[in-house]
Amino acid sequence: MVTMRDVAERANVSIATVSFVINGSKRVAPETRARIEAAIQELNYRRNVVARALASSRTRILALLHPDLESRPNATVIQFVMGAAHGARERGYDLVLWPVNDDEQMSHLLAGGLVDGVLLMEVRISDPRVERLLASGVPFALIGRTEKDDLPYVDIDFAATIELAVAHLRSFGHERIALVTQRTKAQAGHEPGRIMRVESAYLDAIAPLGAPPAIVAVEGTSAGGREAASVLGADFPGSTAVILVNEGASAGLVKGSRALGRRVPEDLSIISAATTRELGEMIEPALTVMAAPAPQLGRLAADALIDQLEGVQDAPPHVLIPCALEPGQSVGPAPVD
Amino acid sequence: MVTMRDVAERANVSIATVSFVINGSKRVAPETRARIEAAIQELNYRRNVVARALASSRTRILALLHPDLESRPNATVIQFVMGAAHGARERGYDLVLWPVNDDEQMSHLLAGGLVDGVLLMEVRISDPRVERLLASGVPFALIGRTEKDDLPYVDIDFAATIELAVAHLRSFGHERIALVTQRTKAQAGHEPGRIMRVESAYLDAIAPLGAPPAIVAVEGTSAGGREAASVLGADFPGSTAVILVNEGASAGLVKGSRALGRRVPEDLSIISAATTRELGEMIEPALTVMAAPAPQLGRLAADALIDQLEGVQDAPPHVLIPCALEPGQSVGPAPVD
DNA sequence: CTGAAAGCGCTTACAG
DNA sequence: CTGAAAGCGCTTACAG
Repeated sequence: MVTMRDVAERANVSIATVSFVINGSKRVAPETRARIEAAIQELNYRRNVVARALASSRTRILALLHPDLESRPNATVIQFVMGAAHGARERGYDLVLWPVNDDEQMSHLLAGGLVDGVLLMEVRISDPRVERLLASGVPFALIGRTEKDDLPYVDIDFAATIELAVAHLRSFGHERIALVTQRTKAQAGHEPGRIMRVESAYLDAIAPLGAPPAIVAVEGTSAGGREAASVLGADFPGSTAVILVNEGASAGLVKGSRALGRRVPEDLSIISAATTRELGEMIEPALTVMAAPAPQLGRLAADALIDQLEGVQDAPPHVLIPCALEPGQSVGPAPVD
Repeated sequence: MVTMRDVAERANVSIATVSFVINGSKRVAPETRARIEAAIQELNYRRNVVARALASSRTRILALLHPDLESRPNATVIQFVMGAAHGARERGYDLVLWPVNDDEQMSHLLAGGLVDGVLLMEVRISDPRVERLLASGVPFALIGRTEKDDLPYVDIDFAATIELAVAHLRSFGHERIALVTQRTKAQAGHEPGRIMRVESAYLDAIAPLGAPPAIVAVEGTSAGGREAASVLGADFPGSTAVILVNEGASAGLVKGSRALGRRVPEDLSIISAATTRELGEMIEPALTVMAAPAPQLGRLAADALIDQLEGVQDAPPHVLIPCALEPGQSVGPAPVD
């Protein structure tokens, strides 16, 4: 292994000077710099990042903290993760994956000094992991939001997304629009913030329509989707359109509706929000989706965290991006009865 | 920050002794050990992993090297990744994501000393990254295989998987079975090994049937799937069943077939291999799939690499697991004409 | 069984 | 503009 000492000897300088040119941290005479750069080239030297981390007490490693994602068929998740990994890489950081659930394990990890900062996914309205993070002093950024708005976050702009979805459906004449979200096993107050935000955005957006709200929460699976279809048929038969914010249930909702004799989109229009175009295309008929800006959000989350680490920014960054409408074949004119 | 020195002082021992009890690396008198453990508790001490890494020249970080996965709607990929992250975590290692394409960047990373070992995804038959890895001396394991069989790898057992698929279709009376794989932009000899292995397994498995082979390669998208449907109809109209090893094309193949008037499964049976049950269920009719053992393979890849790092194993581990058949509604009796 | 000390490969005040 | 030296927080022969 070639070290900084080897480079220094070959260039006839001290290791301090080598460090200065590598980091650009101090002015160095042009000839000296040239000698050092030549030596680095010739020896094919790379600085040891572990030693650098110990000496500078900065590891340039970011952790992505997430619950168990192993079993979930969630197309947007990998886009998030990869977006964050790319964003980090481009700024000279590495991203490590931390599949962590209990917070005992979490405090272990945080105190180890491995990471400079943390990205937190699947944030709950009230999230104990945020408290842990705050207590640990390790900088972090959220993908999603808690109830308090003073922490740095990036998130889907659900209000704008739902508003857009409702506007799109209204332009097709729909007035009775239902919402299908995701049921969670979390206790009250600890649900993903997403669900609460979606519901209140929905209530706001349909208020002008005068029709009563119709909200159904089911599991994020095909079975959940079928359940949603039958609950809609039984409890809200007047609804002519559905906004779905439950990626995993999308196929089941279409299949279930059809099984109950409701054609899509002739009898029931569907918009699937916060998902991917590719997933929508798999379904028959191809769903009109609102594509989650997952790759961008992942990147921006990494950026926000790194800005914070490097003291670039002043206020905690708050980034909101709405989903983009991608018309498919699942939205049609409201049926006249 | 509380250091080992703090613990040593409080327990009235040297830091060496503290190190011994933390690592279990040397026998320590019971009373001394108790004092040290108490001090650790009281101070809530956690060993600094960076310092440990520098001193021991082992970082306990593994890297997952993969091409750009950002855009791909591949349900099995995240299962792989998370499986590997879990496997690593359980053995006290961290997994970092390295989105790397050019190998200039790669040698930079390898020489930095950040990682103890590398997991390589999307392995090509002839893969320059493998040469780089070999040259760098950093231990690694493959997810997939190159042409040479002497490197440690875990992979789907495509031979067994295809054999199983053919047997399943034969039990329904099918004798003319086509194969749909994935087209790649890679130059000859640098394709993913998977494709070559699948094709030769297919040729072996259908040989006893006497029918001529029918192989179609398309892109892993809905459009690709539709293209496969029309090529099959035009070039291989006699085929009554398809084995699909192209997750992204599955929905398109079904839709395209139906659009051409071939019902699934009445006119055409389909098995989708190396995918997930959840993805199969999204499609109408629900596909009969052969589920990729992605979570296990991810875990086993991490295990194989760690075994290697810790000198546990002797021969390079070679792990092959076939996909498991999960019957859906897309396979039926061969039509009689 | 325990400790003093060297060393891992860097960074960073501090002098000059 | 450059260097000598301390220090980051551990591990690990080596003595005793």
